[in-house]
Amino acid sequence: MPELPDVEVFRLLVEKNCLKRTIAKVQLNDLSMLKEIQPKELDSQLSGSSIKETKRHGKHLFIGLDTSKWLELHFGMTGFLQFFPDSQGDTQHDRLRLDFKDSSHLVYDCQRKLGEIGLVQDPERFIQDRGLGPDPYQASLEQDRFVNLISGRRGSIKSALMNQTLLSGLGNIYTDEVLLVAGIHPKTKVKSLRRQDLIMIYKAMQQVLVEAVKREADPQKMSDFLLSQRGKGGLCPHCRSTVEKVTISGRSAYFCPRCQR
DNA sequence: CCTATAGCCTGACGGC
DNA sequence: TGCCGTCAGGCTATAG
Repeated sequence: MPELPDVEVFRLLVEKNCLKRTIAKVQLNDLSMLKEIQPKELDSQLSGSSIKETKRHGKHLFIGLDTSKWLELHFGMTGFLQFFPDSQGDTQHDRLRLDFKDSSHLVYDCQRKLGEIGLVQDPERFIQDRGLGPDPYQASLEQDRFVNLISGRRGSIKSALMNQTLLSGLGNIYTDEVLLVAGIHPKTKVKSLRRQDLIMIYKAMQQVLVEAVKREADPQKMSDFLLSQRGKGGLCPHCRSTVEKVTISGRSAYFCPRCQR
């Protein structure tokens, strides 16, 4: 689930339900997901503080506390957040649970444990240290900068778009989505693309990301997206051709052989 | 410099 | 029914 649109939806969930709530209890159920912090310290930093604001960069979510520290969450392949309005409610692989004073609670679930839980002083600094590229959501990344970042790469357009140090937030699903809208085959070498093509991709990316967030990144509301057609003889949402699959840098790329050359 | 690959972790699914 | 291989919307370290 967790690419840029999904994480943006998680951010909005926290924004809507958790602001000004005070954390009464911290329950950490899996130590292996902690990044550069000890369980005890996470507990002491979170307990008693309240949630003040949120930020997101690419696939990373930052939850700001009134102590000026930030809880940093990454979701790996299987992570998600869920909010429960009272003390009832659980998920199957809850790795972190924050109980608020009024006994509502927020659960971070991550089946495969490929995500991470951290605590950071400053999100901007974190982004720099990790070498993350700019976040492409809405107008936060200009067209020219995008073209400059991508052009000159030796590999395929799909791997360039998925490279988090170039661009932060697109993953396997949404690169496929963007390339379908742009009408570009995922294996196309970046070198063979003209400036016009990159601009097409840029525009497709803007459109896809905004639309996906609008639909809350909910597959049920995205029947006209390629993501609902992955696997077993799916059909292109645009022309109804049978979707095909290729492997690119170890990941499955789905595309429409008719719409994408 | 850059790209492509195996490995991390767990669970669901299909074939035998 | 049970076992086994494969695959899954991420990222890192390592080999080429």
